[in-house]
Amino acid sequence: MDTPERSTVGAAAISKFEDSPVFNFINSLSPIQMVKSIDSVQSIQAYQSLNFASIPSIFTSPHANTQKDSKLSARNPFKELSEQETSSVTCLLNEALVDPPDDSSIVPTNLPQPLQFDGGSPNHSTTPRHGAKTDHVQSNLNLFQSSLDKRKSLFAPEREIGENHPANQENNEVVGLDWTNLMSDNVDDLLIYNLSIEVDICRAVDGKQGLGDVNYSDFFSSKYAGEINDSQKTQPDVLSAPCVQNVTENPHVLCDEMFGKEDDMDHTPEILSGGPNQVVPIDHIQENLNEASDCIPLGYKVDSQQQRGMRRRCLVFEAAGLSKKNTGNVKPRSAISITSKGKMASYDSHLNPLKTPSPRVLPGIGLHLNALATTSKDRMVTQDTLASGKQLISMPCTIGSFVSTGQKTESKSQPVAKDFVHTGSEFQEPQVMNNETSPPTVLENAEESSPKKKRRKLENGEGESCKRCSCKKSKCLKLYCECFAAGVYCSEPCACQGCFNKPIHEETVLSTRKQIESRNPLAFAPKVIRTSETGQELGEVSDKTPASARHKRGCNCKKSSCLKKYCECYQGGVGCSISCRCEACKNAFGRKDGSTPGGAEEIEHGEEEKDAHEKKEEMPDDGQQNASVQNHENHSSENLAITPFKACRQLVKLSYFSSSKPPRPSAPTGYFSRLYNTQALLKSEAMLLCNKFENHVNNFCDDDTANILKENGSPSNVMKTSSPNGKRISPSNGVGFSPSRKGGRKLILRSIPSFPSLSNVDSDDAVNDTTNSFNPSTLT
DNA sequence: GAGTTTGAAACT
DNA sequence: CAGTTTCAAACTC
Repeated sequence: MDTPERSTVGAAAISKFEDSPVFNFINSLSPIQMVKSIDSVQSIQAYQSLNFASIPSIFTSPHANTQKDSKLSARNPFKELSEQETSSVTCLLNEALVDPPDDSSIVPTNLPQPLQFDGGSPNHSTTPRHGAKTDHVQSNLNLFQSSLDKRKSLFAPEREIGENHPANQENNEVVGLDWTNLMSDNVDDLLIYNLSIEVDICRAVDGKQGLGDVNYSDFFSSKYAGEINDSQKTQPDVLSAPCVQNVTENPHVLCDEMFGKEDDMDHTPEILSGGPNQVVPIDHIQENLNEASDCIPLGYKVDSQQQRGMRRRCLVFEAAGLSKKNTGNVKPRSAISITSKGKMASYDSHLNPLKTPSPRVLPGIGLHLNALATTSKDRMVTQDTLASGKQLISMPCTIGSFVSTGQKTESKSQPVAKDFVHTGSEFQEPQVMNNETSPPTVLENAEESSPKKKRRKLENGEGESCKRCSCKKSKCLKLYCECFAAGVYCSEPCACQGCFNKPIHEETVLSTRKQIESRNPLAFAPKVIRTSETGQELGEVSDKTPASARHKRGCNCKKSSCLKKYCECYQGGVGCSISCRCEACKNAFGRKDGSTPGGAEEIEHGEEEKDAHEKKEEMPDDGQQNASVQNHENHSSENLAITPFKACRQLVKLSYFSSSKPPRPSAPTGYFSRLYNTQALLKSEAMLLCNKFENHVNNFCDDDTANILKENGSPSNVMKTSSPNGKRISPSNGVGFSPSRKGGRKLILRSIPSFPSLSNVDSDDAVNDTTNSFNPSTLT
């Protein structure tokens, strides 16, 4: 369509172009006569190409270009994209490029399209939701669609406005438009996934750290306005501005989607319409931001700006919020996260857990991830080798978490985000499931970073929760390192020295893992796997797997008599088996000679008796064994020989899982904890900035969460797992699934393809998915 | 908290 | 595969 606008836009470019010798040359070569009124598209592209090197990526989708026209004006005032900015955005752009619809028509068609995307790319947003399978999600989708329709109608005029001022578009602006368009689309996706959130967070964090221009202000709407103003003045902040816009817009969209509000329509269009005139933008933006608050559904009273920040933050903090679990504050956050994300059905699920009266309620996105990660190396390896979406997800998640924690490179985050996007809803659900299950540990972990959280942990007696490594010579690149063995990056809590198990050294870590794996395919596999069948686990299944059966390789204890943690079998809550080369085996869970009770139950009883009479060490076992007696365990936490991670154990116990404390490498716990820790770190920082908003958020979140939870149904919907605790499903391997302690600690060697059994029920779906995906790698 | 013990992991 | 060394967790004091 040749619109006047385009003609104008193209006019400048064309004029330049025509004057250029190149044009003359081309013209001479081409049999086709050039028409001055080149299609807006072509002209624009040509113009951009001349001016901007970055354009190419932008142009990948015509769609982006069109958007530029409409949105340029709005963004121009804010910023000019610097290279850094661009780079930071890269991920989004990439995603956008990938996602963008195939709009061939540039101008007219494009305009509507962007709107659609803003609405939340149906592809991304919807899928996850479906994955969630919650009524809530469906309702949201409906609302979203309605909102989209409205938006479209609104946008049409705006577009026109933007078109009217095409000439004003500057190269940078153009880029910005692309950005926004892409971003908006991408943002939805990002919002959908936790990873995406993390990425954003990371950006913010990085900015804080001085790495980037991004300011936390992005996250915090309150500061946001001020920053925008500044940004106008100073370009350095430009990035923040764009990011903010993107964020804000997206949140809006998401909110709208979620709540079906129409308000965003107004603000969004405004932003887009921003028009060539730079003047409008700031005020409009602020207004828009304020309007964004409108996005908050349910009439929650939250400052629009704050809300925006909150939304973002919520995403970021979800883990933390979850970690807080019981604390009311947490819920709101989670809710926010949900609102911000159209796709974050998983979060909804998370919220559900929050609702759950169970103490653990904390949903942790991380759980799922953790679960995946738990298989650690397998996961790591699988990621590389396996293309299964789930696997990819797991990796991305881990990466993202790590990234967020630290230096993560954007590049990493990008791939991850993409992966997630691709994986779509499938993963989300699983994540949710996992989260629900694992929440407790996750929370603890997440909290670790923040003093508050620590306090809670301490209060809960979970302080120790997940341990960190303290490697000195291994560089955390050997199985000696629990973190590494668990497939988790080392984080602050770690006391390691010369650690290479960090996102920065991702390549090294991966390569090392591969090496180790090549040497021993099961090196990263859980040492002990519980018989799956989580639901049943409780006593029923116990009989199935003799205690001795589960240990992968068998211990080689000589002096510990398999009565101490030194013994992997004992630590894993599994009886020694024939494969064990232990001497004087006295494994309470089952002796090598089989003298001990084959059934876990028996073992438990026997252990209990022993415990009464025997060493402290055994005591812990008893505690573990007696699922019912959680308290006992807590008291005897010191004794807990099996799981290094008290918190994990507690959770497990609560959940049903028996003790099977994760073997040292217990990937699940460690992994989760770390993820959360990283998130927690981010959260903690953000928290400081965001405290003022918390109240608002809380209000909002509480209601939202409550509503959402109601809608979604109890966490059970997601987790289904009978256990309120939601067993953190451990990783794909199903290690985490261990049958409840009650069930006996049936532990299965990780090496064994336990997964099949995992078909646990409730959590099953999610879990199964994850497990299935991983199986190949892990089983190998 | 420092030192010892222990057994897995790594190495040869 | 076996033996030795290295390592970090577990444990003790």
